[in-house]
Amino acid sequence: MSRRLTQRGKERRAQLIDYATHEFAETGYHPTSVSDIVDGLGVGKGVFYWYFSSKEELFIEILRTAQKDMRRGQQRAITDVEDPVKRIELGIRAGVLWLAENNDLRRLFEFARTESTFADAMSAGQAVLVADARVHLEEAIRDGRIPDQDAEALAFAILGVSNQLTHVYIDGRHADPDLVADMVVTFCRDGLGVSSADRPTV
Amino acid sequence: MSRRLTQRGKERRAQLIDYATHEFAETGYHPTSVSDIVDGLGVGKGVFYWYFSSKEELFIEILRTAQKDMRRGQQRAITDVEDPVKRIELGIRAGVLWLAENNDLRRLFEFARTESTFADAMSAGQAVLVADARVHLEEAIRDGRIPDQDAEALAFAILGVSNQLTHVYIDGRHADPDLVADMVVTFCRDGLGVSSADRPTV
DNA sequence: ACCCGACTAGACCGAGCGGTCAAGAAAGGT
DNA sequence: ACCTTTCTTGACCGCTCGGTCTAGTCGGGT
Repeated sequence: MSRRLTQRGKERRAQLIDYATHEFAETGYHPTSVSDIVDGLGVGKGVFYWYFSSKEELFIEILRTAQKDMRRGQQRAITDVEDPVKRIELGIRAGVLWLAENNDLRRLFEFARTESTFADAMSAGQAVLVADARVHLEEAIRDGRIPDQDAEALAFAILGVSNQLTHVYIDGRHADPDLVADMVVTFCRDGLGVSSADRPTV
Repeated sequence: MSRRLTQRGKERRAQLIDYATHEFAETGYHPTSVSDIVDGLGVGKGVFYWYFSSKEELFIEILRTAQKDMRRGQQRAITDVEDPVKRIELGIRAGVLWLAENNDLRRLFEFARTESTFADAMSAGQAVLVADARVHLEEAIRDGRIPDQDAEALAFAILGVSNQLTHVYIDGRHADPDLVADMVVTFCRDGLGVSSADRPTV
């Protein structure tokens, strides 16, 4: 759905996106009906279908914009940083902070991964993030700063830790995002930090 | 819903649970209707409501049984193992292997976390897993085998890595579960393994 | 002043939902 | 043989859903 929009139109569209994002995050995508959205905004149903061809299209639009925005935040955080290890750390921090500030969107990401209709759009966006991280991880490996490992797997693992700790500590317990970012960075850097004598165990 | 069930009844109930689990995982909880389930099994709708008082009750039943089963698998894997670090490793492996073998249930877990109706049941079950892991982590910390850190946060981080790598590599790419378990264990043990000279960075 | 495209209201639609129920078939106990 | 309880059928109910459509309002350009 793409129309020529006046200023008023753009605002209405943004209003719908914002309100729907919040309702989807709060109540769930399926349990939130189009009527809930338009009623909550005090507008007629026609308004919704003027701006979006379907509820599904709106949701995908939300996901795509969010993914772009998150990536932009991460890229901005690491530009002009020479050290690849530092770039990785800053990227993690920027990611966690973005998730903290956009908790509604974090929840929608989580849901979108679980339904085949949206899983493709999600994993495509996630692949971009992982590809970004991979570059810096591989540079760090080349420089001998971190051991030679599958960079893509590392990137996914980092993503997993970021999502999980953000979910539990920020969404669930309202912890300070900077502290959570510290936790994520520390775990991703050292893991459990098993003392070297134990390493050959596996 | 709790009834006196004959053998035949228990089998029917199990059949409903199995089929529903698969359909929920494949299509999603909301998009799968009760009619889909009973039609797929070739039985009347009354059968469903004989065994379950609602679609929601069935789903919660599925979640709870799955959580218990996963925990049982982990506990079995670590009994009689003295070394806490080894217990942690074996617990991680057992967890990943369980997730690999019960991919449908893994997907349902993921979904259940995203909807408030099920989030409580989910985080309760997850808390048990985390509490289990915590014990061994704290023992390892007391023994000086791993550095002094927030054991609960470590447990959540491990969970995050397990879920994410299982999702991507086993559900997404059909990788060998044992290899994925190796990846998870390695990352949780060493993280990125940043060379010690870089550590004071944070 | 007028026009035309952007926008809005809300009644309306068919479909499908979760859930109910009356009637009856099977199975088990005695 | 007979009764009781477990189990099954499928038509049915009220309701809400996503989506359509018509009639109209608004507002910037000329």
